[in-house]
Amino acid sequence: MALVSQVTGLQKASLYHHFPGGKSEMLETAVLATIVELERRVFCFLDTNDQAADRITQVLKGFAAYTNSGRRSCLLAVIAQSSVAEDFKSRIGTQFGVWISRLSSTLVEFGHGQKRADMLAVETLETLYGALAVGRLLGSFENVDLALERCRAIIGLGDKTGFS
Amino acid sequence: MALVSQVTGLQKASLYHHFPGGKSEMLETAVLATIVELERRVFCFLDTNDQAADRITQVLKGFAAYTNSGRRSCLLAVIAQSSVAEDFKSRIGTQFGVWISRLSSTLVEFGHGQKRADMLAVETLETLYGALAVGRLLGSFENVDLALERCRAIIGLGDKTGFS
DNA sequence: TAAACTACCGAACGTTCGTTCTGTTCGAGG
DNA sequence: CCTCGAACAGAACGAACGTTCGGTAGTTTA
Repeated sequence: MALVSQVTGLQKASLYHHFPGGKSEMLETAVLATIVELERRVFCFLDTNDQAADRITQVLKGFAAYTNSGRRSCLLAVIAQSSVAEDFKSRIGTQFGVWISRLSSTLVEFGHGQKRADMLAVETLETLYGALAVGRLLGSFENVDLALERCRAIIGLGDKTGFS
Repeated sequence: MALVSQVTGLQKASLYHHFPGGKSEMLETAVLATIVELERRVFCFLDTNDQAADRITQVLKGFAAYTNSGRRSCLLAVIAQSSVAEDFKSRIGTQFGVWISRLSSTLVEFGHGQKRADMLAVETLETLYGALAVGRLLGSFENVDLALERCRAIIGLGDKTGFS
């Protein structure tokens, strides 16, 4: 609370004006806002009228922008790792399920078979969040953009493969 | 502290007998113990006299065992994500650098070029920790063993490719 | 203009936290 | 047998925590 107060410039008492539910309401708001932000900056591109390949490219670029190429972490990943906020985990799980299935649909549209598209959708998120995790483990983030390029190659979009 | 007391069955005062430095000493001990455990159960296999391919396979199996196929998270990943314990992050980063370079050496021995081995070593850890992260995000862990198989394919060890 | 409402703050509240003090228990060694 | 040190615990400490209360300034509504 003290840190939130400091960062917002509001006194702690004022925070309770905006969030009568206190700390837990703030956390819930932050989680929902993060979901909205991920939707707005990353996964919304799955539902445009562009070609499937372009949409996926935009999602990957959106993720790079959202995380500042790994330098900024994703609140949902932090919560998923930690043991606070168990209440929100099922909400987060559901949301990621939706994103994965939308990504899978786009992959089908791109030309992959349904089963393979499902695998690739999960694999894509694993690559994104894996790159984030390793970037933080190493304390350097050069690997993140490389992982995004690798994503394109895995899916069948790119020039650089990252694989032999 | 209350939780540690409850789990260990020791009173809080007794914990200070074993860890005079208090909470921060306990955390440091836990981090170092985790590094030791990862070394003992996972990365030690890189330095045996077995064939390179077998050593890598053992590392992957060790990681699956260590995390119970994703159901148990890795303390180092948790700390890397969170904003507590900034002090230990450089220690963790150094350690992962060592593991990556040892993994890379094994990959060279297996037949990859140096540059490609370096990439694959990072990619391997990204795959492992990415699978862990997504497993926790989704609240289910079937993806973890699949990711481990994919690792083998990426490196050039396995039958199932996971790629087209 | 009066009343109601919104945004905000200083000061305090009770609780929990990490920590320390003052022991007690108990097995090993002389 | 006695002593000593290691392991442990009850009780308390000050500080920090999340929260609430009473009240002010400024804006909107009637």
